[in-house]
Amino acid sequence: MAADDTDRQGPAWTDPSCPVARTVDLVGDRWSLLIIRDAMDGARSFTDFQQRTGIARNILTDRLRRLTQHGLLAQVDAPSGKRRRYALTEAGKDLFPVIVTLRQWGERHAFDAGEPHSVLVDGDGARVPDLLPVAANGSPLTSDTTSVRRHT
Amino acid sequence: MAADDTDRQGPAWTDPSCPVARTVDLVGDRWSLLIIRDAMDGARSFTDFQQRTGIARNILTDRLRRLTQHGLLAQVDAPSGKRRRYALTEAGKDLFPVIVTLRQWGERHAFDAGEPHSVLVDGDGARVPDLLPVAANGSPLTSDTTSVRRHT
DNA sequence: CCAATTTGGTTTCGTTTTGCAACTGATTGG
DNA sequence: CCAATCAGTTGCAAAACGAAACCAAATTGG
Repeated sequence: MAADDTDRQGPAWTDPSCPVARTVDLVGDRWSLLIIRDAMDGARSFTDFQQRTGIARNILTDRLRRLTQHGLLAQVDAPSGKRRRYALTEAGKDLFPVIVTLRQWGERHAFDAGEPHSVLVDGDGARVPDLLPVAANGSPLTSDTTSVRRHT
Repeated sequence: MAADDTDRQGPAWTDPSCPVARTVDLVGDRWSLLIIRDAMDGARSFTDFQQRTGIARNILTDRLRRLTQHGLLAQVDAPSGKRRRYALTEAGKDLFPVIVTLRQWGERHAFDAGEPHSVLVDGDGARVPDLLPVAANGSPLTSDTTSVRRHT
């Protein structure tokens, strides 16, 4: 589907100079981040992803291909003509802080008090502390105490 | 449009127990996070958002309404019958770490070396350091050294 | 105060994307 | 070798999206 005419690598960027926009261009849809989340949680095969997310199979095909093309996932080879498996690339793994902040926001704002949800824990089983932007000098930052500088 | 029949508050959650999925249900589309980004950068009026993002006007209407319904934005209205402005709620402002991690990933992986992009700086004009998940004891964490625990 | 302009949408309509279900051809397990 | 499973495709209908025209209330200029 539309993967025929030497696909001109997408419609360029939504906002070429903004890193947020570029990232959203790559993973800002209903499924990509959930696929990444599941890959981080051990999903490797087509059906792993399909069953965990519940995504339609043709859309999953498209997303896996897209994420692979953009270097977030890779097909890990099988010696002979075996079945393919997907694995996160370094760039894909590097989305970990994004997944963590999405998760932590959800825990704080998308659940009623007492409503059960899964939790991210470290190797010792302790809950991962909330991620908070800090200044060069270590003080906490918010959107009010930061600004975007153009062009650099 | 479709805002008529006492809108049954959406199709429930994609994956009810996963905080990542809930957050993605709310802001996981092409525009919502860019609207949030612009609000953090000072956008307040309909045309502010329209011009900064380039989003179609009808879609912008829908997204502003949706984000408002879900408590990420609020209309602060002026005393008399003045024009409405939008402002981030506390929950909306609390997406700051998400925007920051998206930005930092983009800076690391979505630009060629030497390609110019905007930068987030603190009050002193210093670049905000990369956000990294750490364990309770302070050691850095990756997706390989964490796990999701169900049900809590 | 009044006319012109701007703002904040809404409506219409054509295009794209998404989702479901059925189907196909390799792969595997027994 | 046979049946089940896996990794997709294909066809089609429904939903979401986008561009442009339209409109009423608010604002501005004179």
